[in-house]
Amino acid sequence: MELELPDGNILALPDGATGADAAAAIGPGLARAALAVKVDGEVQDLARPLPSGNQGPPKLEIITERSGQDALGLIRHDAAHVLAAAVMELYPGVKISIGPPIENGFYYDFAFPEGVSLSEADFERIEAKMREHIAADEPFTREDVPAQDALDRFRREGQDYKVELIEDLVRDQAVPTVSLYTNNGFTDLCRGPHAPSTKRIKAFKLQSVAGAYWRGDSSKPMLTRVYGTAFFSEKDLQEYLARLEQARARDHRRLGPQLGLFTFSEVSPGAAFWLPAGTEVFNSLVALSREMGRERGYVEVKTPQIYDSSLWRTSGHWQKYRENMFVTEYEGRQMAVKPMNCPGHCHLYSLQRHSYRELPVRYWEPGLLHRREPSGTLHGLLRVRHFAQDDSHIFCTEDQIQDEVSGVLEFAFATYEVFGIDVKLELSTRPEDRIGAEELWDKSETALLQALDAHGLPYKISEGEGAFYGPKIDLHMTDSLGRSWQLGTCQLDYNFPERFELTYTGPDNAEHRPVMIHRALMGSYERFIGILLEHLNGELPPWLAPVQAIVLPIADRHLDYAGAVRDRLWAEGGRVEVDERTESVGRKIRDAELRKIPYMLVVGDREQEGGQVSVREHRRGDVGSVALDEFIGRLSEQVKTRARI
RNA sequence: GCCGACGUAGCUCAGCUGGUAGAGCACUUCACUCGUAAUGAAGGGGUCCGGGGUUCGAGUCCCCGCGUCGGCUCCA
Repeated sequence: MELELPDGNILALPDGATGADAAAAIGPGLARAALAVKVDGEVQDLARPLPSGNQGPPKLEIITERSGQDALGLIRHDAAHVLAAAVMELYPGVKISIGPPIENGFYYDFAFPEGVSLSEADFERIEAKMREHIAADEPFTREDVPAQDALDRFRREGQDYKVELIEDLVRDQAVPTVSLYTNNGFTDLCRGPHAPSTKRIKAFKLQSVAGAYWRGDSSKPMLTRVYGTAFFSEKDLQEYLARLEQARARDHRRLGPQLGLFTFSEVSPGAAFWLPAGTEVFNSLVALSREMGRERGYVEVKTPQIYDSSLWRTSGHWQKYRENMFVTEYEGRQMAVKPMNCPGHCHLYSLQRHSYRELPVRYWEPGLLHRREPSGTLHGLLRVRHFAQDDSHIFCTEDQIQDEVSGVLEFAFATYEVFGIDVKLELSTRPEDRIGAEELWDKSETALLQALDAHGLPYKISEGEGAFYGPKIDLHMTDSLGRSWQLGTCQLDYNFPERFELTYTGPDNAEHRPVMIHRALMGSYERFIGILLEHLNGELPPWLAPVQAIVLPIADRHLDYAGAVRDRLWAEGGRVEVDERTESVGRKIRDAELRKIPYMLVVGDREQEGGQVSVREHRRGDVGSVALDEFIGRLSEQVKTRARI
């Protein structure tokens, strides 16, 4: 048999040769370093025979420690097995389920016997047991057995979850055999592949325990998930842990209170208290939406917070979204606080007659919303119960859909461009629980697809993840710890116009049904600010910074001049403070740096005489003295252009 | 909502196996009047998340709530 190596050379081997044979044929060093092989893009065990290609020689790559994610995935998967082996020894009666490698490590889900629970305090003991397995250098051996044999085996052992997995494999994919991997006494149903033996795991650490529903289904039992990670060296592991630690330092939940932007209180879980500085940032973002919307034909509206249940029945929220709404009752009427602006905007549209000449109508409202989010899902500013969206609803004709969706995408990218934020696009299609006729969904999904393709942007499709009234294009971005959050959304909706019986008068003088587009770009200002803080490490550019410049007088005799500088800047629209404390300049600078204020203006005798300020930029240090007027010009230019710096 | 952990001064945290609270920073006052990341000294400040219980005695042990954190489900 022949195989093609990455350098293009052809490797000839006897038929039936294994991956290990291939590595050995290339060189003894590689044979020792080999962890697995990749054949035509598929990673497989060293011990397995190599396939002979149907058309031409298969492409072969030897996976070693240096193969990046492929290699790490192998030992992390190995580590998951070692973890399961250790837990089974330490906790008799435990049931194992699944344990895959993931982005930065691995996990394994266990069902502990009644009354037994696991906490991070138990990690030391489990890690010690894992180290024994690794030191023993246990080989991973693969066995392909008839599904029935595996079923019998796991039934006998009381491993119900494994039984269920095999039963499903047999039922859904009619597999004749399943593969089992064994290291020492531990055997697991596993697709593989694995490294040759446990010793390849050079450094590992268990990180956390968490509950996780069996098969990700909240109606199924909750298992205990243990997360961990593994690397090829202790150094890599330590570096990874240090990176995590650094990421935590830019967590918006830490930065927000530190910078005096917002804080939380038990009296209103899931709702931020915005301090003056944070309110300033918030308002700057709202102003940005307003300004950019104005340029694109959006009109601002204001709609009520609380509506009679009849409105929610019309929209379908009463049926599909009620458990997420704050409902109240007075004078015998059931009312609910709005969790979304769309019903209010539809109603507003319906209160007036519209001609096709006015369309598209683009309502915009930075509306305050309340959603009854389950307590366990709250997360700083990124998941709250009370928030404001930069929300718009566009009412247009079918002919205008394409242009409008394109316009929304353009608006979205223009918005993110201001901050230098990259987003990922995702198209979410009709969910199981939905309202509206199938052909409306067909039309909506097709329209969104066309808009995406017209832009030529890469996107991912999430089947069944759409809103209950329509499909959507979502814009995602990740936080400091790599968790993905949705920011913007663009949702096409034929249903609400139907339910609210919205119409416009066409050129034919007949009534027609408009189409509606729901869109938010920053998403919620709360979430956006959270993500932004993490993205910028709290270093807000001048146009956003709550304090753009702080004047630092050298000595008390410079207070008057410092005050004059502040007043001058203030009069020009700047947000500026004077540090009036009788502290050393070093101290004032340090405090201003910690507050991440973009500009520090040091003023002493020299500046006072020449009408100057000595400019120090955050993190860059002293950039020299300039005339106050020149500094003002520079700052206002940066504010006007919303420079990122 | 579910699983696990945690909850001590404004913030970050210490407080061993139960014996009636402590540090640093911040704050206030005084002295110093200072040239690019911490001047010094003194002082004020705590229902130890809330409610029950065990005990002669609970920040510490147990139970129940609430909140936060890490996940799961769900979501902007």
